[in-house]
Amino acid sequence: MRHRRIPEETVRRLPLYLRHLLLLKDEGEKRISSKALADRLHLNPAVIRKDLSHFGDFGTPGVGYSIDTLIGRLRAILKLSRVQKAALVGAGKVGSALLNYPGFENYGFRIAAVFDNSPQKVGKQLGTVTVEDISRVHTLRNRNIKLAIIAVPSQAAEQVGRDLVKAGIGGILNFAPCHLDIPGKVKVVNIDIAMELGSLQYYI
Amino acid sequence: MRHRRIPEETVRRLPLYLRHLLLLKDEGEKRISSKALADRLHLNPAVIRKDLSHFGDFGTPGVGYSIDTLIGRLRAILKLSRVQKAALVGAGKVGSALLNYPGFENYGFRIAAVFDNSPQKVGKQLGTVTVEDISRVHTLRNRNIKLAIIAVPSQAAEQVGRDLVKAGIGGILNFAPCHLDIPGKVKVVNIDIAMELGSLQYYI
DNA sequence: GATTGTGAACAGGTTCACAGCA
DNA sequence: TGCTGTGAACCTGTTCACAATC
Repeated sequence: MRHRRIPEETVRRLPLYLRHLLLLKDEGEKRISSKALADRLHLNPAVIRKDLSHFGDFGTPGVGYSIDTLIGRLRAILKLSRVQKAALVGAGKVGSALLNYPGFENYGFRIAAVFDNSPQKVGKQLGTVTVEDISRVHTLRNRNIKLAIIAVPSQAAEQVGRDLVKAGIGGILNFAPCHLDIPGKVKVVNIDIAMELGSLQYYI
Repeated sequence: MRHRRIPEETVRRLPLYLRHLLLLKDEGEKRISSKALADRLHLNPAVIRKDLSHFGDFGTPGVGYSIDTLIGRLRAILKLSRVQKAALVGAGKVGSALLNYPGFENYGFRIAAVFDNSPQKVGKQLGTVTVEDISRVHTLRNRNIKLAIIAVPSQAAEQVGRDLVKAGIGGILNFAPCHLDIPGKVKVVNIDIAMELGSLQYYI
């Protein structure tokens, strides 16, 4: 199964597995079967087995998976073995909230740079980082930052996206409610909260 | 096409269409074809035609769709014709950020109630609403609030979910990184930011 | 006996392609 | 002619079911 292209949905689930395995490890567990893990995550056991088998034969028939081994493998696959730096563009309401969001640390991320275009914000200290002018986005290339979070208004998002690509960014988490027409093979994940709430209404 | 079950993905796209049509209306446009709209949203035109045709024949062959008519229809379908009230559970970092998030207003939402379990927060004024103790979630039933946003830690989320269902909530937007085992036909949408960033790493 | 890894069947959503209408 | 609405073909990911393995 190793040689085939990995389905996107599989990759999306890997952090979910990792998070839960760390929980199990804390509880003192050593092994888990796909069935037991699936029950906890409310998934089909075959999904988990298939997902993992894309990256190698990690399990033991009749026994299950070693939690320690699996954590190590997933960390390696997701490149989370050590802290990764990320850049935040936009220090407004959404951006500030993200700066304080504890979820990033749990996944080994650290927001190591913040950019904004407002003179009132540039130079300000936000936690451990200083807000830089947005024109300095290009410096990311030499700072070994490959991941960016866009938290600017829609009108600005497209341009910011292009600047980030020019700066050699490899992945973008986009909170602006618009499509980014990104050239090349940069991975973009969109999170559009208002859109989700909008569709939620329909079901009520 | 009217009588069939509506695909989830179709419902998710409706707010996207609405947002863009409002933009077009602002620009003074009167009509748009599925092709033109698809180009702007980076979708396939057939997706748009099929999505809309689930709710009626809104278009005119050879001409396209009337923007005003379509906006009206989408607003009605998504029940956005007037401001809807939503409850926020959890007034921590994520919760406070959401309170300030402008996206909600644009979709006709207003956070009309905030709950927290911390005595330090209960009674505090946040914007226009006062934080209430989480034990008062059951009052939502009599306050005509059908939509809730969960922004509490994972350990608490499951219980909050159950309480919301008991209070007659119809839809939940869940920011806690865990599955909610919700009984009945309550619609749950999960947003797990850390998980998205985790998977993003993989592609870099 | 228990559980993995995986081909085969299935499900849901997307794209194609075109008949039919303005 | 231009564009909609929609069946048919296609694609992607899920579930089933079972041989292989511990």
